[in-house]
Amino acid sequence: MSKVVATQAGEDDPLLLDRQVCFPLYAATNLLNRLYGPVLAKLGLTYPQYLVMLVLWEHQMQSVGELGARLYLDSGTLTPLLKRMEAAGFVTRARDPVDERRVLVTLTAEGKVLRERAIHVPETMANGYRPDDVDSLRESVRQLVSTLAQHKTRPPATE
Amino acid sequence: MSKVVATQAGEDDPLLLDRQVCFPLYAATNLLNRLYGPVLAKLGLTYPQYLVMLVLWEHQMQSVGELGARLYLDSGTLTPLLKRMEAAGFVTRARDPVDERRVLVTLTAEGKVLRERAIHVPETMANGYRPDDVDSLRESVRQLVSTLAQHKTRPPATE
DNA sequence: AGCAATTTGATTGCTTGCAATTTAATTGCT
DNA sequence: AGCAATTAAATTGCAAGCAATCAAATTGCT
Repeated sequence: MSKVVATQAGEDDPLLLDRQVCFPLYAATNLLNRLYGPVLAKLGLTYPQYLVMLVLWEHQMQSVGELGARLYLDSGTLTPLLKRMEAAGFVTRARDPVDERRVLVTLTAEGKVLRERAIHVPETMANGYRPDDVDSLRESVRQLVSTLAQHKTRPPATE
Repeated sequence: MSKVVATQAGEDDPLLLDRQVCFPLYAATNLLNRLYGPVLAKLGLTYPQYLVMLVLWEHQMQSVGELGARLYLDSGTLTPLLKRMEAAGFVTRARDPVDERRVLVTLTAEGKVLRERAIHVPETMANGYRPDDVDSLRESVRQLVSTLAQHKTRPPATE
C-alpha cells in the first residue's frame, strides 16, 4: 500500500482544499470583487463603498456603528473608508449633537443622485444567472452569515 | 400614496442590501476570516497563508503561477505573502533551473511538520455544523466560483 | 454631585488584494 | 541566429480589513 508520509493526503483528509467550505466563499468573494470593480469604478465607488451606499440609500443617515452592524464591519475599517467617501463628496460626517460619541454619516445631494446611475448595477452583474439559483444561493449563504455572526460572543466551545 | 423621492427604495428595489447575493458572500468571508484568525495565529499563519499551505501539503512544490491558479490569486498578492511565509520558515522560494521565469515554492521541514498541528483546524472550525448543510453549501458556492472564474475572458456582454 | 464602567469612534500597525507597470526569460517566426 | 511577442514574477501605489489601543462622551451607581 502506498502509505505516504507527512505532507501527503488521502481521499478523506480534512485538509484537502476541495473539502473546505471557507475556500469557495473566499474565492467567490475575491472574484466578485474583481467583477464589480470596473463597473463600480465608473461611479467612483469601490465595492465596500457601494455597500455603504446601499445602506445609506435605504436610510439616508446612519451612525458609524449602525453602518457597521449592518455590514459586519467595525470603525477600524469604516472610519478611513468613510473619510474617502466624504472626500469624494458622497457623504458628510458629523458628530451627533445629542450624543457626541456618535458620528452621523449623511448622504450629500451628489450621493443621492448617484443612486440613479447605480440602479442598473445589479442587473449588469447578474448577467445570465437564473434568478432561482441566485435566490437559493443567497439564502444559504445568508443562513451561514447569521450563524457566524452569533459566534462572536460564544466561547470556543468544542476545542 | 407615499411616493418617496430619490434615495428611498421600494420592496422590489434591486438596490436593497438584502437582495444582493454578493453581500452575504462578502459578509460570510469576513466573518470566517475573523473566526479562523485566532485559531490559525497559534500556528503562525494567516488565513490566506493557510490556504497556501493546504495547496502545498497536497503537492509539496508549486510555482507561484500554479498556486495562483488554484487560489485565484495573482503574483501581486502572492509574492509578498510568500516572502512572509519564507521569513517565517515554512517555505523556500527558488527560481526553476529549467525555466528561470518561474519561481518554485517548496515546503521546508518545518512547513511539513506544521501539517500535524493543522490537522484539527477543520473540525475546530466546523464546530456544530451538520455535514450535510456544509456539503451542499460548499457545492453551491463552488458552482458559483467556477462560473465566475470563466467570466475572466468573456466580454462584458449585457452592458 | 462624583467617579468607575461602558460605549463610540479614531488611530496604529500590519496583512491582504488588485490594477498597472516593469523586468527578465522563453518562444516563435523568419 | 536575430528579434518581436509572449509569459512569469516582481514591484508600485492604493484601498480594504482587523486586532489592539487610545480618547472622549455617556451611563450608572452610590
